[in-house]
Amino acid sequence: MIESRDLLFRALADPTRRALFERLCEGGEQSVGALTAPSGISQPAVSKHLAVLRQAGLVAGRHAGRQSYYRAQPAALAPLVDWTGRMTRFWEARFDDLDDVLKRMDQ
Amino acid sequence: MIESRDLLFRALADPTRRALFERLCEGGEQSVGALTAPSGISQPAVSKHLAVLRQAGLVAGRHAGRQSYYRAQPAALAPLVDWTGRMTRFWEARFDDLDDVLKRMDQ
DNA sequence: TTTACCCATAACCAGATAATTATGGATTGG
DNA sequence: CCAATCCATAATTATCTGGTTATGGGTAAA
Repeated sequence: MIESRDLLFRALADPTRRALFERLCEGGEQSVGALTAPSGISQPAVSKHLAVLRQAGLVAGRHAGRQSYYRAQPAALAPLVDWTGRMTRFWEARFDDLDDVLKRMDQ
Repeated sequence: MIESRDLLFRALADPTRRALFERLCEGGEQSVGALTAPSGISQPAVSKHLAVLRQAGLVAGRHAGRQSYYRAQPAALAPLVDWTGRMTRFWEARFDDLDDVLKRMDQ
């Protein structure tokens, strides 16, 4: 549970992995070869990054003959959105508290 | 520019740093000592994490006598929210494209 | 002033990480 | 069947990272 959120944050920490995820979000399903070509790194490196993204739930893979196709799963971003929302809400709640204090001081 | 987003993602990749940020969001401004006590790690480690968070813009520091107080700056999360939104929008756009294709096939 | 305290930085170390090359399994094409 | 292609995994390596202890500067307290 807390573990999966950690996987998510960690997976997105690497710029190369984010670039792969962005490509898949923007360009749809693509083969490992298609992802490797413009990446500037070796094919094994791409495969490893995809494995990390898959473990975090951010991508899903599919085999077709001798190629593997990967597609983005942006729904996996939900925990991240939740977390940022919660942090912001804490923040706003503190402002509300401050408002309360100020209002009480007015009286 | 693109650098700052990387700082942000990387800063949030570590669970200890996220915990510090959460504490500051939830509990408001706190001294290094107050943050160290329940953290389970040494004071220098906390100081270094706070430096990373500060470089990412996620916290701000203030000196008062011999103590340093830090507070959260959740507004720094904005680029992250933007990014997740963009990724999700790409995704939805692709669904729209698929809808178009299906509608054309119906005709 | 002298002592104690708070914090940041330095120096160092162990484990994680991201890259490479080498290899092999599975599949397609000739 | 044979050769070529695609991809994942293994092995290796250099670098990054997160932790520690040691230290010192600055402030408060005695």
